[in-house]
Amino acid sequence: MTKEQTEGNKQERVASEPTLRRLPTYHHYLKTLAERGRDVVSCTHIGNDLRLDPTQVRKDLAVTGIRGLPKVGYRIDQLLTCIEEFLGWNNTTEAFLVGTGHLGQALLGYEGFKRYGLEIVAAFDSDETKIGTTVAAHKILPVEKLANLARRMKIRLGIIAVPAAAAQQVAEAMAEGGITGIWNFAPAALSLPPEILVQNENLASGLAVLSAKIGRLAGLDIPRE
Amino acid sequence: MTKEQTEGNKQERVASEPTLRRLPTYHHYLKTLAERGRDVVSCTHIGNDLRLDPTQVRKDLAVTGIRGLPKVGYRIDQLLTCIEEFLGWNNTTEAFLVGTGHLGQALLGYEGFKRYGLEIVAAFDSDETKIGTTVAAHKILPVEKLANLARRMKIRLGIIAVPAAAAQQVAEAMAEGGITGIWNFAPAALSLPPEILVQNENLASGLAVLSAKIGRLAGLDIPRE
DNA sequence: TTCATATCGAGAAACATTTCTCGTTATTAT
DNA sequence: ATAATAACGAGAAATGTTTCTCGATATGAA
Repeated sequence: MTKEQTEGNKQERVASEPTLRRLPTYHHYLKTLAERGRDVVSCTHIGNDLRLDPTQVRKDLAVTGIRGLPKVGYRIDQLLTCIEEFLGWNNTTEAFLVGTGHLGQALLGYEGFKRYGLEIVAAFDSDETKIGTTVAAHKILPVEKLANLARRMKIRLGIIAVPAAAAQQVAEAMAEGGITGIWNFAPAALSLPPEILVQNENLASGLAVLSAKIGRLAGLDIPRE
Repeated sequence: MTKEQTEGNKQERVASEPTLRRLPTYHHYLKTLAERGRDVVSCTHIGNDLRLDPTQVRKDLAVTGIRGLPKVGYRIDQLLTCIEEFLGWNNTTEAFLVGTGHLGQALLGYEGFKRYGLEIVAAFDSDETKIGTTVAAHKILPVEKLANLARRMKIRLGIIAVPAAAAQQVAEAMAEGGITGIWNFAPAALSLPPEILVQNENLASGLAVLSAKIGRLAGLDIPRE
């Protein structure tokens, strides 16, 4: 349908992935500034606090369509709104979560998601002893019902928090249910039709970066020979 | 000497952050191949399964010092060892964890860390009702004891899994205890001396990337103001 | 043995991201 | 009112990452 749409004065640009990853950091930082009663902030200031280059901050924020004032900076409330709109946090996306182990429960219990426009509306598990119990006000349903329910409820987003071995099967059930985006916390490569978007969230990735940096910097305990 | 580097036969190169983030993915993938009895694998094959460019896979793996065989590929066991050595996963790093909420418990219960060379040796909390209780075989200690204990046990790595508001205070205690690397799961910008390495793990970052991609691709439910 | 081919390794080219530079503009002080 | 200045915006330059190209080499088939 119509893709090109002049949305008034707001220039919606495409953001690179590094920029997208930084936007939530700015958002949280700006929230704390707002709570302290601050009204405006400059890129220089943000850059100082977040240890980022001021120009980079400026370019990052520019993708949201915000306009700043020379010598002053940006209005914090405006900036927050722009980031939220740009990331789609102002309108809620409903999601299904599968896997109610430690991580799944942590995700279910994370109230913060609502502020990020994400609402987990149902939780699933394959463990019979868990089905029917309640975690963080969510009744656990059998994973067999996922595909059907997703279709009926027009759910677009699925969250996978099961062990790696079970991930592929769950992903396929999600695909069958018409889910178009998957947030995958299992350390497994999902093989799915290309039209389904997969965002892998691998704890080990962050750990690898940290290990390498520590190892390089401090000589952690690199074995000789 | 024409070259100033003579570090033995294994060429330890520097890896870019994107490469570092992909290495654990390769590692897990190779593990599953090994379990299925496979012996060798080529970059082309890996690239197909992981939806990555074969050349990129080759360059990524090259940083670990592995050498492949034309027409054959790499020996999987060798490759696994190289990745593990490169990331320092073959020797254990001891870490302290602070915050035993949902996320903290998920991290404490995650057995996989041991395979990644990470061992959480103590868990801390500020909640008096939690102190003294046991989570995943870890006795919860009062956070006041962290700095002292870290110094006595020569702990270098700290994991922060507390609410954003408490993160700065915890980070400072870690710095006081001589910890040199912090894995921060709180959505907060820590202000610390520059010699302390901080790896921020922000759930919202992954969500932001996913939201943007879904929004752009499928027109999730873009508001018309 | 010799040929065809899949794959590696390394350097070049293309592309993406970050950092720099400079002209413009709103505020504050004189 | 005017000058000095802090900060924005946009384009250029520098840097980093990915993709392409090509020569070399091990394996399997003729």
